[in-house]
Amino acid sequence: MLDKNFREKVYAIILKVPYGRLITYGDIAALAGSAYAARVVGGIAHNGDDSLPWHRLVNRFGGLASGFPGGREIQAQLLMAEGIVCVDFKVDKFKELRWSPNL
DNA sequence: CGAGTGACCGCAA
DNA sequence: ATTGCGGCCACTC
Repeated sequence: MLDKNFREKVYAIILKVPYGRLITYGDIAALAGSAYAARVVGGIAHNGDDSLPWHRLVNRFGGLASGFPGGREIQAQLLMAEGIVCVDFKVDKFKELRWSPNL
């Protein structure tokens, strides 16, 4: 899991996110190698795969994504299904639920 | 093969 | 305090 492709790292990190935990696009991008490639994370997700837990991806505010397939309500529902409390399309205790691959 | 787009983030004025 | 812009990488047409 060295620097193969940016995409591979993004996938790996997302798959490493445990149940009931969240991560931000910026964190993934930074962990993948480029802190300014946050858009790439979203871009890959949109065109890349559809079987990954993208609902665990949130912006740096802890809020839900914008053009998520189905709508933000879907993502909020998925997050709550994992035990995450979502309020006003935002994650409560986001700083507590914020996960890092180094933990 | 070339150009454009994208579910974001950080800083400047 | 708020608004606007630039920037990175990969994927699609």
